[in-house]
Amino acid sequence: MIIERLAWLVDERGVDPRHLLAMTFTNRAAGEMRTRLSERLGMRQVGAWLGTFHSFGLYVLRRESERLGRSRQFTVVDDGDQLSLMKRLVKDLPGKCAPVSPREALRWISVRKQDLKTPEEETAASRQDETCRLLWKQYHEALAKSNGVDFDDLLVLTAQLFHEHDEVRARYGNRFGYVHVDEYQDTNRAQYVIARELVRDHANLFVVGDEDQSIYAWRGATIRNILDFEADFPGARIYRLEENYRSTRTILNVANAVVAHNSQRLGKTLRTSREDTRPVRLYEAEDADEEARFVAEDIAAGGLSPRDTAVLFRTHGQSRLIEEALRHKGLAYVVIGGVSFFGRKEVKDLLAYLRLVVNPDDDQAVRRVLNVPNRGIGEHTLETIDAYAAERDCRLFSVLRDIEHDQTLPLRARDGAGRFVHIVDSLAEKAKSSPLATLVNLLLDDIGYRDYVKRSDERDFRTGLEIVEEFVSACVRFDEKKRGTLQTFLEELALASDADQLDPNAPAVKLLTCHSAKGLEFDNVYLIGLEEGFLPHASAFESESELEEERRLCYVAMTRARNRLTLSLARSRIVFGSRYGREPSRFLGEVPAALLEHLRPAGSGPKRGEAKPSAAPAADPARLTMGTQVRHAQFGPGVVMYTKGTGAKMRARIRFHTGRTREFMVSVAPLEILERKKP
DNA sequence: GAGCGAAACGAGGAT
DNA sequence: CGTTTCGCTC
Repeated sequence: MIIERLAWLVDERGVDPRHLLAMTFTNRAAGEMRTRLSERLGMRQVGAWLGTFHSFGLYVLRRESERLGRSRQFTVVDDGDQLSLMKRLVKDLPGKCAPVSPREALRWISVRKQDLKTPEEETAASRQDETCRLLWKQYHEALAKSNGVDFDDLLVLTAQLFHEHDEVRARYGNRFGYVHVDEYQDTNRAQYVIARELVRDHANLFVVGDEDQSIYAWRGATIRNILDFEADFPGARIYRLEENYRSTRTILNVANAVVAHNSQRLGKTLRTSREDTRPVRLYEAEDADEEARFVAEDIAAGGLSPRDTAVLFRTHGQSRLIEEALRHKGLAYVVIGGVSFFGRKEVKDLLAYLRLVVNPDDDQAVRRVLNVPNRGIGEHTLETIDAYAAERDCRLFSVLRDIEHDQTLPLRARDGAGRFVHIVDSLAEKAKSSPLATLVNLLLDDIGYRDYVKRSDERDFRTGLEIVEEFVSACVRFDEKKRGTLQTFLEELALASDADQLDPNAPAVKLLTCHSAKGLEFDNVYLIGLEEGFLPHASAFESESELEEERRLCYVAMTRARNRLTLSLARSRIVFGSRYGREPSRFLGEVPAALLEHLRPAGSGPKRGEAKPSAAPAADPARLTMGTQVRHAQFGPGVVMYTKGTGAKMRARIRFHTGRTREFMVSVAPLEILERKKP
């Protein structure tokens, strides 16, 4: 839709493409937009600014960095560094503070930042909130000192900049006379403010969104932006698009039936002219292995092209069994997201070195690789260095620089620090003239990283080495294609999203979460794990609004299918090492039975009677208390150490006679209460 | 300070 | 079940 509008503006209205701005959710979507626009306009599209909100923020912040009191060399911290920074802050918290987990604190802060709150104005409702508020200030301070920004800052600082410097806002507003936003239902307040400030002088704002596809409220997105659009921008014209060109009628009917159960919606019913009499299929598997086997066999037997097939799931963990089953069938597949390349230690280490080259103030990077590979600088020495830095109010790297003559430190630590500083310095010197790949190879040799990887992971060092080599080839590709700077390279990686990796034409089955499937479409879609606990996810059970978001997620997943949609669920699966029974998703009950074709496991009849652990009756939670003797179908006899929670959600930790302990969900675990002591 | 094995703890989604 | 942290020994 935005493409049509952009092309129309250039073609019919003669607008200079340099005045066009379109902000998308992922780089992949922006890239697709670029391709389609050049199909329409050829070279005339050059100059239009197409990208994500985050990359737009970065673009503005780089150009205006002096106004932010940050040097141009600031780096975007990754979530791992964010977490380790927060861990340190939590550990150093004064004793009187209420305990919070680093993850909780980061999330608490992120939600508020995206809402453009500040720690000063935040009113603390509880002692935990008070702690989080303190952590927020400290976190903010630490980031500023190490010349770093986090993801949220890319939006928040941009919004603040526009808000506080009217001439800056006017300059960008003037440059971009036509502003477009895709996936408007998933924008947060910071993104809303950026768009609003940009169009304040000309009101040329064009947004596309679907309230039923709002699936990122948990990340700070607010549906308010779409519901209040007319009030926010008086005189706005609304175009309702209820014709769907993607999915067949049966698929739409099923998806519509589910989302119609939401109360918080304006309501619409999608129409299509794509008739198809084939119903949506539902496969009810005995267990998760069988579900995976069904998917793989169905893909193999169905004659459906793997390249047009996607398997969607609620959580990354569900992909493993599917991968196994596909491999077993000899089917090619690609997994989008999950524990990816960038999550690997090797990649993080190398990136930390490269970030230091750009920004030596990056303390998180120093902490990560100062002793990688081992240089004799352990915890104790690091603490000393840390103390120096705090005392002189400077960064770790500058302490390392003049630590050589400090007699209070062990010789090997001084020596190691000296080598570390030298490596980074000489890399920085080389970075001025050498291509990225040369630089990285130099780094690998300087620190003996390949040997280090071999040593630290002897069992299958090849995987670690493979990651290193893959990283090097990524650098070579970057050199060949972009010829950009090291800083550009780091930025691209920082802003890359899982969905960007997807090559829709790869001759392989695509495995991805419902969330990362947003904005994509496939001929054949398998939506697996339609069970209570997955879809809706267990963490949404308590909240009506979260349940509705789960329902929208289900709707999004189903409507990714063009021609064929297959649903599946498992009646039991292994979680945390023990087998649990599973219930079909409540969303399935919301679909009229006539729309679904039930598939039964082939030859499941006789096997049904087979005893399986999940068939054991669950123990009555009320009778389980501390000291109760129980028997677990898998682990044998044991005694209840303690219980927590009540009713269906009660959990009990049990110490088995082997001495091991383990926690179970009482309502589903195959536990038997031993009334009498055994003779 | 490093290296090893044992225990503890933890999985929701992601730009 | 898989990964991180702990705690002990050298």
